[in-house]
Amino acid sequence: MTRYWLMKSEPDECAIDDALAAPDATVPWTGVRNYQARNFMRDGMQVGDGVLFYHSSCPEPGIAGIARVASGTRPDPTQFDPASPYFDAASKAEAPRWLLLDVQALRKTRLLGLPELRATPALAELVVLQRGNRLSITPVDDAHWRLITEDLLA
DNA sequence: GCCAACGTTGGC
DNA sequence: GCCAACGTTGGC
Repeated sequence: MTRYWLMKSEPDECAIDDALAAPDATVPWTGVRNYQARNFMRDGMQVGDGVLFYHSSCPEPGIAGIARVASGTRPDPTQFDPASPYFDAASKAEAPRWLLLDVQALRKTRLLGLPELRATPALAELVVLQRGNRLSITPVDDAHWRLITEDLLA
């Protein structure tokens, strides 16, 4: 079972600073609308798993902090809210299509930017660096986690 | 704003 | 079940 993950967040919506400022530094990970990412949350992620908090769709994409999975999954309420950008009219309350889980930010780190990630040969297999990758949640190998966190926490 | 890559939808 | 059209992601 994978124990480490990389989760993308748009800093406009929820940056590492926003997560750290939340009660218990914990935020519900709303808005996942991709089945593969949902299935990682539902079938793979467990409380305590390590999370690389990644800023995407922003001027400086990259890893911005360290977090942990803080809950199991539950239905994402935004799928039922017509006012939400994540509203899904096809999802019914009795059979919710989309799930979320809580993520607890542990600390902000220096920004380990995408160019630096790409320039590190030992990280070449990191899923988020693969061509065409768009998944907002991806598993991270033990070795990759160790390399990245030893750098960021040094 | 562009565009490559990929997921989803829907007609057949 | 195929596959073209369309929508979305996300770096640049």
